Amino acid sequence: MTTPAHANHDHSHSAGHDHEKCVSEALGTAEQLCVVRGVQLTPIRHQVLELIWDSHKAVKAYELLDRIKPLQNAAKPATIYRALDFLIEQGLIHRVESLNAFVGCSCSGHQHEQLLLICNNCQEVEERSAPEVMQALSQEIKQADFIVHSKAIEIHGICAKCAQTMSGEQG
Amino acid sequence: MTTPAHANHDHSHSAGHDHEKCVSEALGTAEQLCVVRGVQLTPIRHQVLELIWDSHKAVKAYELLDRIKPLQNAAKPATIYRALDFLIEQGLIHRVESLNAFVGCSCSGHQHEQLLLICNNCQEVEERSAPEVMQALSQEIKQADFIVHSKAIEIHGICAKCAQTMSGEQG
DNA sequence: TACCGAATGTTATAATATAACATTCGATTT
DNA sequence: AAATCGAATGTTATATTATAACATTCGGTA
Repeated sequence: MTTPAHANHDHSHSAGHDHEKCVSEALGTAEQLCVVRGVQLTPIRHQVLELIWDSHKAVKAYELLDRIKPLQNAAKPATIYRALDFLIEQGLIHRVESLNAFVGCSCSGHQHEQLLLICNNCQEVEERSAPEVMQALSQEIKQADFIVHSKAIEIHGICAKCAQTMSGEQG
Repeated sequence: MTTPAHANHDHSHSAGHDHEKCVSEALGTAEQLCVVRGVQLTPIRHQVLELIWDSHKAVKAYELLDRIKPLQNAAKPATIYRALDFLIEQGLIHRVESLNAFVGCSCSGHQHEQLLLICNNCQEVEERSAPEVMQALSQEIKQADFIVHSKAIEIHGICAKCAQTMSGEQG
């Protein structure tokens, strides 16, 4: 086994949350799905996915590029964007449109369209399936006689954890 | 009165829709709101708003730059981005996150956060207030204990008009 | 007149993303 | 084995989107 890609990651998420498990589940699911679908989760694609899963924060493409260079010396923008395209096509990551950034998807294989709660303080992104919202949305779209290709539902603000930390620290 | 900024615009929207009225209402509302709020809808800002309202399509910043140059010879990227920043702050336009583009807001002054239906065929953007969706969304966000700063709800697909046109033409 | 703040002018560059063509490599065919 | 093919990657160049930083203008007012 090689040095894991997350060897020197940011551990801010470690409290109250087994991130090793998040990562191993996400990677395991990704590997299985790719086999089932007959598509290749190549080393580069796997490394990019692993780097994205280093945290629950949205990550920028060029940040991934910097971080993959020690592993893939030849890496160029196209290296990253191609891997990202693949991972998005396979529903393994979300593109966060409002940040031009990317985050792992924990619902791969199930329905992929989720509500994203994006913390402006810690940059972590929480996925929620939000069935009531999706139901109301389907109704609305049907009323508009609109044929859906894709949905992006992105809420920016302050997550519960940060709200607590901030109020605890400053007031 | 000077030559209107939309003098040579794309008339594809003209069928069944009085666009002159859209524009005059939007600009009138913008002017009033800016007076009430004590902010300046300067000539540049007004021109950018007018250019955006040239159609219901999402427009790119550099496209606006090209289109404003005949009117503002000195225009540079900052000219446009500053005007866009102002118009967004004032709720007079929407930034379409998933396109890095901008579209006029017809709900200025009322609640500004709307569902955007973005046609991948004609690029027109329809705003819908979608109260049931917003209600469900508020519930969901409350359950997540998340403090909202802003929302982006963007649906891509094919609008009713295009769906009809396409089926009529090819099938 | 001197000063201030808001808006704009101006130059430069950062950050994000794609196009286009070359190469590699494993699988399949010949 | 040689020829071929397609998927993935390498490589170079460039397009697109956005901001930083400092200068200037200009109306209001101390």
